[in-house]
This record gives sequence, structure tokens and C-alpha cells, in this order.
Amino acid sequence: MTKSVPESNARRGRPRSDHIRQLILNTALDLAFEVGFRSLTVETIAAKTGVGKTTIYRRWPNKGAVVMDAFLSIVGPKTIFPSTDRAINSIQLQMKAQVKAFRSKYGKMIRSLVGDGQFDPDVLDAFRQRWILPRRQLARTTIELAMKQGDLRSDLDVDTVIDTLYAPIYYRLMFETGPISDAYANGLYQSVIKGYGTSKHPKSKR
Amino acid sequence: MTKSVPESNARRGRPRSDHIRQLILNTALDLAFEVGFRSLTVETIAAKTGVGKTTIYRRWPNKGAVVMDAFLSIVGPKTIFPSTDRAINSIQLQMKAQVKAFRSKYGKMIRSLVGDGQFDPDVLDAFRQRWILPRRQLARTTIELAMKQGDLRSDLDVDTVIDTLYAPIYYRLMFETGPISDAYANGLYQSVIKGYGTSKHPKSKR
Amino acid sequence: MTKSVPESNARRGRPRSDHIRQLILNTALDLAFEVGFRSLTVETIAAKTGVGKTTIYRRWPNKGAVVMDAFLSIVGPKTIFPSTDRAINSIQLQMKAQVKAFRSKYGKMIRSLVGDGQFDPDVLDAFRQRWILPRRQLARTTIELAMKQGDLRSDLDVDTVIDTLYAPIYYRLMFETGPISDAYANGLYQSVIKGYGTSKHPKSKR
Amino acid sequence: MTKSVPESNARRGRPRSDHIRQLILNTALDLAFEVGFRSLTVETIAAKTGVGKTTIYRRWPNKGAVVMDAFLSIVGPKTIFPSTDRAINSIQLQMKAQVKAFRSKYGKMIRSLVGDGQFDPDVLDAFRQRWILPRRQLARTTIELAMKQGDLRSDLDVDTVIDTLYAPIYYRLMFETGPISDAYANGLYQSVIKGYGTSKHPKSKR
DNA sequence: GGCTAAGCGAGACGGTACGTCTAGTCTTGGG
DNA sequence: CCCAAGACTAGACGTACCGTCTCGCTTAGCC
Repeated sequence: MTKSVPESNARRGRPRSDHIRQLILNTALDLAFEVGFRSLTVETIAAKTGVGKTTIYRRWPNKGAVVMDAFLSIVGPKTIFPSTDRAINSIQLQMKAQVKAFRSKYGKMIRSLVGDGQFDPDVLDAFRQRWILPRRQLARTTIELAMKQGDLRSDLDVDTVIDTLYAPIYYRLMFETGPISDAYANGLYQSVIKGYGTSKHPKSKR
Repeated sequence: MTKSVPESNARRGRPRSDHIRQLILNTALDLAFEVGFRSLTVETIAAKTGVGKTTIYRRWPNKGAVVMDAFLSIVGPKTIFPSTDRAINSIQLQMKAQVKAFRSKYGKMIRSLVGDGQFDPDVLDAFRQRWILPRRQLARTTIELAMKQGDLRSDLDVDTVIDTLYAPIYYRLMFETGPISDAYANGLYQSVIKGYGTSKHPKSKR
Repeated sequence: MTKSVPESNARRGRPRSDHIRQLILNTALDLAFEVGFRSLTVETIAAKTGVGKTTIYRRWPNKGAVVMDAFLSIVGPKTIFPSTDRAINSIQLQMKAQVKAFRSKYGKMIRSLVGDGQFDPDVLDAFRQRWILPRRQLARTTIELAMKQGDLRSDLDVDTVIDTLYAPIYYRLMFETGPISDAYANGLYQSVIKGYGTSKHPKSKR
Repeated sequence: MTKSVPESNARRGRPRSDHIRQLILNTALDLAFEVGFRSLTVETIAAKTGVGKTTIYRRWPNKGAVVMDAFLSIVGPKTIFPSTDRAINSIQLQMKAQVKAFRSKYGKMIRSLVGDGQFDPDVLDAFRQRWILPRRQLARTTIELAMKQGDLRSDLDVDTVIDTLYAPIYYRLMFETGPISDAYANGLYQSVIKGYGTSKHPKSKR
């Protein structure tokens, strides 16, 4: 049996403009950096984009969703693991890149998203799915490679290694208990090397 | 000894009732647990306590301050390091207590505070001063004791040790990337022992 | 065979369906009776008719015009002066018919049109041209006939007579200062007869 | 038995400022004259008065109520029957005053109120209670006096006389079927005198 | 024990953003 | 060019809180 009502809802009516979507997201992001996440209003976004409020509410259910989307779809795909000859070095470089990003305006952005996520499950879920987990996956791959390359002990729980490396950075970002310096990142890295590394791990670059 | 100073600006007029203060804090806490932190309004607190809004704003500068105060003055003094013969064991016990607390409704409270703190520096500062730092201080003392007792290497940066132990727990609390189980706490503890412990460290209790 | 005439401004393309026009007007009228005149939305009319909003706006310049058209093209041709042997009696009968109409759902429709007309000159103009004036013309003819027949003094300003007879009915329709009863209509008629009639005017029928 | 709970709601809290009320009504009226009744927005009233929207909505349930109140409480008490030696002359003078008012900006105002009243029962009711009926009452008193003074037949239904005199004026105001001139008012007056007057009625002033 | 400054409950106040709703226009794809 | 569908700009609606500001009252503590 085939579909007898094959296209009752075949794309009808004027399609939503993807261009407008991009404009809105850009404006939202600009404003988020400019006036902060909380002081952001849908009304301002609409006005500055030159768009009706309806157009925004047609695409996102509420303010949080807009900004979340703005952040993740634009600055999201930035952090990547640089490729080096030895995976273990890639980790070190990536950590350095991450703390640098956290010190920039993106750090504030992330704090906002995490902050909002504590109240809005949808925001948190989006943040986890589109920011946290992809990065963990990259880290996992790299770490497993380092294990294969013999630079990390292979009897470790990878998740715990990731947590140990990265959680302290988020901790400092959110609690401001100390600087998110390159040195700090390096310290965390060295700790892990010392604790989990094999004797033959390469000299870390400073 | 009596007051010898005339006190030109000695408290005149009717003094603020401390009883009312307590009532307000209790109501605020109840409501925080009931409807969540964000949906909390000063108007509701006032109404439910049977108090004028003025009475609240006379004592706290804004909503955040009230709730922060409510949380910290009531649930604040809960987590302590249990005393054991060896400090290293005390750490393990405390971690178990902490994850237990995080799994309870207090975990949600903390998430709320952290969340709000990302937007309101006063809230974050209060949270850091009255929750984070006191606990870190206790941890520091215990860890230093463990070093003296020869169960932890003494060439370590204590702050990094603390971060390594506790940051992952906050990380899971806020990002929900995995359960905050006793096993998880234990895993973190074991990692540190393995990495930073001396050869003679005692068998950890399960 | 090909088009030999260029037809620069001859009707080109698909002609507008008159059937659709009727459907729209019917729906508009139904809705006007159902939910009232003000709560009527173009979107609802379009949806209920199964028609695009464009199709409506292509035919009428705005909402008021649609509804006005709906009302007048359907209920318009209802009230007529019945023909009797003496014109003066025709007036009395017509007044009775009019108050009866005003007490029905058409009274509500008229109120709506008049109400809207106070804000929209186009609506008022349409209402005047297509409802008020035709009826006044009929009344004028009948009254002049009654004058010729010697039942009304012929030195009167016909417009004033019409106003005196009919204005009070609209007044009660709009201000609800009293019932628009047959008795009321009769009273108005009798007043005019008494004031403007000649001694020989016939006994009025009750 | 006396009230046992005499003052549970004795004036508590800050009382509403009557000054503000007046400011709002004045602004509303100004705007109504300036941009028209329909284009009037609560937001504009609030802004121009320098008042929060809440303050307006605390006192009136919706836009219509505000403007209605503005009109009636400010321009409402204007039209009065001038006192003359003979009541019949007072009527003539009042009619002249009324058509003059109807030709002014107040005429537009009244049209707006009547227009809105056709859709909003509350508006209509307020208009009837505070504008129509008081004026009818004054007219009734004057007419009854004229009857006693022997200038009008005393076997007439006063309501019908009032309707006959005034309804045509409202009719022309709303349907624009002719000018609301002094001459028109005089014509209506003369008709009534001719039809309902006694032989001894005084010469009407032109 | 009366005086008086401050506390107190109630609720009005100016602001600001929310998310919803229409009006009337524009843009698709398909006759 | 018509049509149905539905996205688009524009902007008012009425609601909800915020933090401040009166009201009329109560209540300590100094004279």
C-alpha cells in the first residue's frame, strides 16, 4: 500500500526565509555581547534586525532559545583539536585554546548559557547536546589515540580523565576562584600526565 | 563594662524585628523549593509571609540577595568534614556526603544559586564567600594534614588538588552529563590517590 | 490561432471568480451574526471560506468594506414600502415593518454598521448611499403622494417630516432608551398625523 | 445588630491619587481630539501623561472606559438649559446650544462614543447614564414646566416630544444626511410648536 | 508616661518586557 | 493573472514584576 494522501502538507505557503533567520541570530549574538545575556530583550532584537516580533516567536518559543541558538550556531563550531604527531600534545594544545576562548567574550557567553540552563531544561539540553557533548567526543577520540600511542595508561576510565582535565576550567569560569590562565591549564595537564601518563610520555611543551 | 559613648546616632525608633527576618527567609526557602528559584517573586514572598514588600527591601537590596541569604543561612552550615584518624579518609567521607547532598533538593538549590550567579555578581560573590571558599578552606586543612601524615605527596599545589577532586562534581551537577553517584565520587578519589598518593597510603574504604 | 490583438490593457490572465466573491460575502455575514461585527477578523473569514487572505484584499480595500458589502448586498433589498390605496397608510405599514426588522438580528447588524461608520468614512458613506438614502427616497415619494392625496399638509419640508418619523427609531436602536415596539412606531406616526395632517386625514389602522 | 467586622477593609495602603486620575483623563481627552478616538492607545496616554500603564489599568478595565470617562467627566457637564421667563423659550435656546456643540469637536467625540457603544455595552451604558439620560431629565422638567405655563398641550407623551425634538439631531450627527445648522434646530422646534403648541404660545425668537 | 523616630502591612506608582493578536502586504508553488 | 497558504512588518494589547513611594498604624526606648 502506498500513501494515499501523499502531499496534503506538501510545502505550501511562503517558506520561512533562512536569510532572516541568520540576521536575527547575528543581531541576537551582537546584543548578547554588547549588553549581556540577561538585559537582552526580544523587542530589541526585533527592532535592531528590522523584523517583527512575530517572526521571532514563530521560530523560537522564547528568548532563551533564540540566544542559545545564536551562540551555538555561530560560535559553536570554533574549538577543534589541532592535529599533531602525538595525540597527547594535541590535548595540551586544545586546552590552551579553550582557556584562551574562556578568557575572551565567549567565556561570558558560556557562563550566561550555563546560568540560564540551570533554570531552563531546554537551554541546558541544547547546551549539552550542541556544545558539551561534541567536545567531549573529540576529547575522547584524542585520548583513546594517546592511549594507543602509549602515552596514557590504557586502563583508565576515559570519562573521568576528561572530567579531570576540563571540569576545573568550567569551575573557575563560573566560580571565579582563580585565573583561567595558560599556566593553570598546563598545571591540570601536567597533573594528569604525572598521574596517568606512562614513563615514556614525551616532554610536554611549555 | 557599659557603653560610655553617647552614641549620637544610636539606634533610635523601633528596631527591626529579627523574628520577621527569619519568617521571610523561611518563606523564601520554601518557595524556592516549591516553585523554583527563577519563578520566585518578591511579591509572593511578601504575601505568603504576610509582610509588606517594604519590609523586605529594607533588609535586602534586591531579590537575589534575599534568596541567597535564605539558602545560605539555613542550609549553609550542613556540610562538614567528619573527623577520622587519618585525614585522607576524612576527604573520602566528605566527598560521599557532598554527592549525597547534591543529589537531594539542595543540589537544585545550588544549581539555582550558581545559575543566578552567572548574571548577578553580588550573588556569585556571596555564593563564593559563604559556600565555596569555606568548604575549600576545610578541604585545604584536611589535605595539608594528609600531606603531613604522609598519605599525599607534599609537592602538590593544594588548590589544584581541590579542583581536581571537586570540580567534576559541580560539573555533573550543572551539565547533567552523568550521575552524581557514590561510585563517581569514589572514582575521583581513587584517581587522586593513584596520581598523587604516596606508596604507603592506606587502603580506601568502600 | 494566435492572439492577433496586442490588448495592452484588456483583461488578461485568469478572471476573478464571482462565485468566490459570493462565498466570501456569505461567510462574512454568517460570522457577523455569530461573533459580532468587531470580533470579526479577515483571517477568520478567509479560513472559514477556505480562501487566501490575498483573495479578499484583492477585492476589497479593507475589512470594513468587506463586511459592509456583505451586509448590504444580502439584507439590503428587504425593506420596501407596501402599496396601499392611500399613501399615508403605506407609511404606517412601512414603519411597522421597519421596527420589526430593527428588533430582529438585522437591528444588531445595523447598529454595527452605524458604529463602525462613526470611525470609517467609507463605511459610513456606503451605509448612507446604500441603506439610508434609498429608503429616504422611497419615503419621500410616498409622503409627496400623501400630500397630493390631501392627507398631509403640503407646506411641509419633506426632509424634516422624514426625520421626525424615522430618527427616533434609530435613536432608540442605538441608545436603548426604550423598546422599539409597534406601539412606539404608531405613536410617532400619530404625532405626525396630529401635527402635520389635514383635518380630513383617514382614521389610522391599528 | 451592628457590624461586627466593621472595618476589615478600612482604607489601607497608599490611596490612589486623584490628581493623577485627572491628569490621565485630560491627556486622554486631548489625544482623543488630536488623533481621534480609534487611533488612541493606552500606551500613548500613559507615555504622554508620564504614568505607568499599570496605573491606568488599575482604574479602568480597558481603553474604552478611559476615554468614556474622560469625555463624560470633563465635557459632560457642559450643556444646561438656560433659564428664561418662559420654559418654551428655554427649550429653543438649549437646542441651539446643542447643535452648536455638535458642530464643534465635541460632536466628533460624541460620534466616537456612540460608535464604540454599539459594540461595547459598558460604553453604551455609561453614555446613556451619564450623557443621554441626564439631558433628557432636564428636558423633561422644562417641557413639563412649559405645559404648566400653557405653552404646550398637556396631553402629550413627554418622551415622544423629547425624541421628536432631539433624535433628528443625533441622526444628522451620525448619518451626515444634512447640516446640523441653527436653522435645522429651529425647524424642528417650530414643527413641534406647530404640532403640539397651544394657540397662545409666544412668538418664537429667530 | 508621654514623645518621637523608625518599623510595619498594604498597596499605589513609574517602568519595562513579556508573549499574543490583528491588519494589511509579500512571496511561494501550482493552476 | 488567479488562487491558497502562510510568512512578513508593524505595533497595541493587557499582564506581570521590579524596586520605590506614600498612607495610617504600631512599637520601642529616651526623656
